[in-house]
Amino acid sequence: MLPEKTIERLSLYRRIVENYQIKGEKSAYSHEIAKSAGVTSSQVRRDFMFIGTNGRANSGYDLDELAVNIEKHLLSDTPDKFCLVGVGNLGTAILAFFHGRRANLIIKTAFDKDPELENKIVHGCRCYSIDEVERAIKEENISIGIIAVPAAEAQGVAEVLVSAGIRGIINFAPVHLNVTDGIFVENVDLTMHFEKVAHFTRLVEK
Amino acid sequence: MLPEKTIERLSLYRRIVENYQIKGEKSAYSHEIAKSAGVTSSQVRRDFMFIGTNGRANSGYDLDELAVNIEKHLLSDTPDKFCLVGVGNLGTAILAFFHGRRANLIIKTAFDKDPELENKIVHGCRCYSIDEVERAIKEENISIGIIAVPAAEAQGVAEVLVSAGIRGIINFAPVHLNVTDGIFVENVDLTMHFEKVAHFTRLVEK
DNA sequence: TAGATTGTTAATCGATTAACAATC
DNA sequence: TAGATTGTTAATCGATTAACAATC
Repeated sequence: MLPEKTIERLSLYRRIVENYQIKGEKSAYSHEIAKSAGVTSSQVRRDFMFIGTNGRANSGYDLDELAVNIEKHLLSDTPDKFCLVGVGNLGTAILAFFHGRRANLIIKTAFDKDPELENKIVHGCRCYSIDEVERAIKEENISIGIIAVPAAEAQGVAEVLVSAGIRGIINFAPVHLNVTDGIFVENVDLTMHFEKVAHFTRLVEK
Repeated sequence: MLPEKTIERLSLYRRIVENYQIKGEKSAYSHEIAKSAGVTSSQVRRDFMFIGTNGRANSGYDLDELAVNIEKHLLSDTPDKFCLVGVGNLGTAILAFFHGRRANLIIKTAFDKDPELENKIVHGCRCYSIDEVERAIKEENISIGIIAVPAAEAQGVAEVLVSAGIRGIINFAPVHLNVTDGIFVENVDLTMHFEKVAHFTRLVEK
């Protein structure tokens, strides 16, 4: 099992490799990729060692081989199915952002408590009542839930998702979720990021 | 200067403290806060030590004092001014998310290359042509830029912002930005988060 | 007092980087 | 060959946690 940080970098390397390929390049040196990724070349070489890609001294790493190995470690052969809970401003933006963007990253089902939205299709995604979570997740074999509801409702939504059989959660609500072991939770706390950048920008200015 | 991780936790503690206060509590133990934050109580005590808040054995930490000290270390007295570049789906959602949410987190100015948007007000934020970045940033004393443009344009936008005098950047484009030292860059890579949760959810399922 | 919690240090843990022989 | 890059280990660095005397 690769460390979380390595997986995060693989996601970045993958896009860097794609860009080199688009430019028609066949290979790249660790220090070139390192500069694009904002990490050290030692880091890049170590990461590539982990995923089993060998370079050659003075020739660098074969981009096709890199692309294949990164995909193998990062992504699944079969698409990952996501559902979204909370079709507000943020939820809608998430749907728009991912609609058609990645073949193996599909958000096909959304839930909201607003009855107006029921059966509407938002950016390619059909909306259901929150009461249908259990049925839809089982029927459509969804493994990951996206939580984009207000903070106060997030824990309740997480519990509903988990009891419906979800195994992974992306939580956009600015609260820590208490879920049972074995559920992977990834937090994306926008307010925190904004406060963090505000804080460090002020320090830099001094 | 507090470490980045500590600042991230302060943002979370702050909301936890607010919730306790809303419930009418006057004090809280480190292990209670730790549970809400998803960290250890050692961590909480150490963080509180850093910000200079002392608790009392068997009484815990005074919430009012905590709130004051967290604010003091995390936030500024004067509001931080942000501008947004890229008023697409994601940019619009960011505006909606922060509109009126936090007193010292203000996005008042946005830029887009679409002339249709010029002078329109989106969620309380006025849109300008991208050519006006320099003028607006200096005139309105904006210190932080939010980049919500496609990956291919992000580096160029970053350079324009930096030369206009910005000191901090939140980058939503899935690329590493090369900027001069002294500019704080916070990356929020949604695709990476989605790939990461997909990856680890599959591992958990095995 | 007895029991629980705090403040703080030292130990642990894990991730990153420096270094260099091997290789091209 | 000379010079540059890779593969990999050991050293470094930094953050987290365990531990426990002091305190309430």
